[in-house]
Amino acid sequence: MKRLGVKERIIETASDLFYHNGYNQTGINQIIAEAGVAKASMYQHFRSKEDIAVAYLVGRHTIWMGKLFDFISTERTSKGKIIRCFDYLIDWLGEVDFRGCGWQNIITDLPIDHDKIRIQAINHKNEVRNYIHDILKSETEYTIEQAEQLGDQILILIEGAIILSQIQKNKWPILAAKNASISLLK
Amino acid sequence: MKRLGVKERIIETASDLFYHNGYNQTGINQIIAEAGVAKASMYQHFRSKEDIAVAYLVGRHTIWMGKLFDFISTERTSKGKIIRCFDYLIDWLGEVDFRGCGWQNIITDLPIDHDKIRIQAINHKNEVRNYIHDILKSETEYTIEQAEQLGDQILILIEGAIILSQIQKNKWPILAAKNASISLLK
Amino acid sequence: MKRLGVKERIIETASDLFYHNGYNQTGINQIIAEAGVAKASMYQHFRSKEDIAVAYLVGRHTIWMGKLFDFISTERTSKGKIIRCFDYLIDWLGEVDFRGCGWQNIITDLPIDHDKIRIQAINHKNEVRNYIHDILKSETEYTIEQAEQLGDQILILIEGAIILSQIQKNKWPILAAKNASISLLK
Amino acid sequence: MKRLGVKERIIETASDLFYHNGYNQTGINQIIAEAGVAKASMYQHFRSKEDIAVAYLVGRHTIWMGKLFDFISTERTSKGKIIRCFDYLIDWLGEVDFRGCGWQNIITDLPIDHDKIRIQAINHKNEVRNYIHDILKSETEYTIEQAEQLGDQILILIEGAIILSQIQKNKWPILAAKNASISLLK
DNA sequence: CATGAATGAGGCTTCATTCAT
DNA sequence: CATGAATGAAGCCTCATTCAT
Repeated sequence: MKRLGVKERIIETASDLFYHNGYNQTGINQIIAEAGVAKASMYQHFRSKEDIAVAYLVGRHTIWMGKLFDFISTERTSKGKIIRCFDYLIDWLGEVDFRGCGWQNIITDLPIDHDKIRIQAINHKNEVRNYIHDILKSETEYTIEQAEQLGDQILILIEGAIILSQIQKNKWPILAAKNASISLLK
Repeated sequence: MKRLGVKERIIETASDLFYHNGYNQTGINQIIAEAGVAKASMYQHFRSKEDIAVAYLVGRHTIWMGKLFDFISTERTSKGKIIRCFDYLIDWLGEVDFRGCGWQNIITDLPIDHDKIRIQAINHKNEVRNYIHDILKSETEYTIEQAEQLGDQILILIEGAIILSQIQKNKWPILAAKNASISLLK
Repeated sequence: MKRLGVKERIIETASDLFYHNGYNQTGINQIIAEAGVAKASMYQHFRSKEDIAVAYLVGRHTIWMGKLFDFISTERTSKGKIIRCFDYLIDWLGEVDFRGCGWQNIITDLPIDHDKIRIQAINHKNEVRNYIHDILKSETEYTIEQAEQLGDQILILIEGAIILSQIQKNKWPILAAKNASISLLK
Repeated sequence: MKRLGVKERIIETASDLFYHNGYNQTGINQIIAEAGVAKASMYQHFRSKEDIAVAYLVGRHTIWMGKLFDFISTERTSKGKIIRCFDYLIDWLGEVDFRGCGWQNIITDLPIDHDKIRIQAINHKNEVRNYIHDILKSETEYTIEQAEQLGDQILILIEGAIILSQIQKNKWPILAAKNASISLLK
């Protein structure tokens, strides 16, 4: 890990800690200790802990979207892609012991003034939403309006499956959400 | 508020703060200050901050379930009751400025050893799940298995609607979830 | 020193350090170390470092005014009392190695928002001013207006003598001020 | 400002910040940021923050003395020049919102080992003292000794007027000092 | 001669909890 | 059953300075 630059080491370490232990449970001291960086070096690259979280979320967004894209690209049809999203959830969340969604997790118990983080969550969810809309819009069977309405419903199933599987530490919510999406797609 | 006993004052104050500001954002000092209680008096009634949170969640569960029950009791049919659940979400979440679910919010960024709180979340969601299952089981149209599968899907829509409306600070996810549930109920 | 209560120990220690080393040069850690107090104990009694400084200045005011009063009480006449003020300065400042005035010293290099401290300085100087005015007003030779004008001139000589003796680490400015006041009093 | 050399830009920026915000309140980072200079470039020209302060004080001395000389040169007589010094104070201190004397301000709350700065203050005050002495010595009415004694008294009135007007944020101390000097000059 | 990254030490403040009364 | 004082650990952040390039 020492091969990476300081900034990269901070982001990697913080990302790991923020996601798996939580934003409030992760202290600056722990980040710099595990990253092997001096405190002031860290503040050379990031103005505040919040800014590190923003970098974490930005990086996570790219990776997460990329993995989803790759995962569902095995399917040809729109409906197939949508349904495969839930297989992605099973795959991903199983690996992380159902730790849930990084954006959901960070915005639920946040200091009042941490708006930059909140904006990241809004943006991320909007991009996922648009991504799902786009998949369904390419299906000629649906009008644009139908595609958007259906897409919103799928998005909610995804969100619900993530949070409920996190609470229950079990994949059944994801399977139920998959079944629901199959029904909704007819 | 001075009419209430010490324990009740603590729970009321903490419940308000935990829900609206977050568990990590709420300090012991703030609770005792707003409750008008001495610190050691508080520790007489509660072994730890976590225990206060448990009392908060236990109380919230009773109130929340009661309100839901009252709200949907205007409907006669099972399907009507289920769909009216989403009207309840609109009503409730609109009032609290889309502050989300107390149990979702508290388990996402919690010290590793706070298992009593985690158990509360699991229990609450299980009771909501059973409640929905029971409503659908009373519908002769469905087999027990169908009722349970459908109920799980409804639960996930509820969870997804809550968390997404919290992120977006908007009721559209609840409306979308309502539409999805209408489709799923045929 | 252990016989004193925590709050008194903090004030005593901080007063010594603030006066002799300066407000900015004195850290919270040094105060609690020398006072033998835990950091959080200190913050039980004082909301902030600034508040400790306020307590320091309030206490210092009482002591300083008292010493001045005692010192000049050997004189009967108004003029005698005024002139003896400068003997007080020589006595006091000689003892503290010409460390200057606690209020002058603290307001010259203060964080922008430390207004409580600034107010202490203003109040202290006003009380000294009124004290000198009162002494001269009891002199029948002067009208009230004359007493006030003359008092202001004396006050300025005091202030100038303090700061200049601090810079020069020498008592000559105090002696010069004393001579000036003799001339002004006719 | 980009026309100036690096060293000049640093001194100009630091001078402004040191005087108006205070030495301790001004950080190295703020100086280089506002001067548009790299950190190590700054340390190329100045060994330490203290050295920058020395350069600031040296430059300020020349400017300050020059302005005073110009201001009082409208007067022909020694006494007239001395009294006009206080008009200078009113003019200057009114413009800087009664921010006081750069040398007084910097020596009151200084790290123990910052002797180079202390020496600057001593030197500056000595030069002002000599300047005033010289003005009064050119007055044939006084013996050399009288001129020096009177000059010291004037200097103290100046110092007291500066610091007291800084605390009170008002020009009345300067006016009182002017009146005192008029009396002392007979 | 100029640069941005890196640093150790320390800044002030708050945490949940326990203790003596 | 109630209280305020006391605590160790940790919180996030900034300081003036040095180093490798």
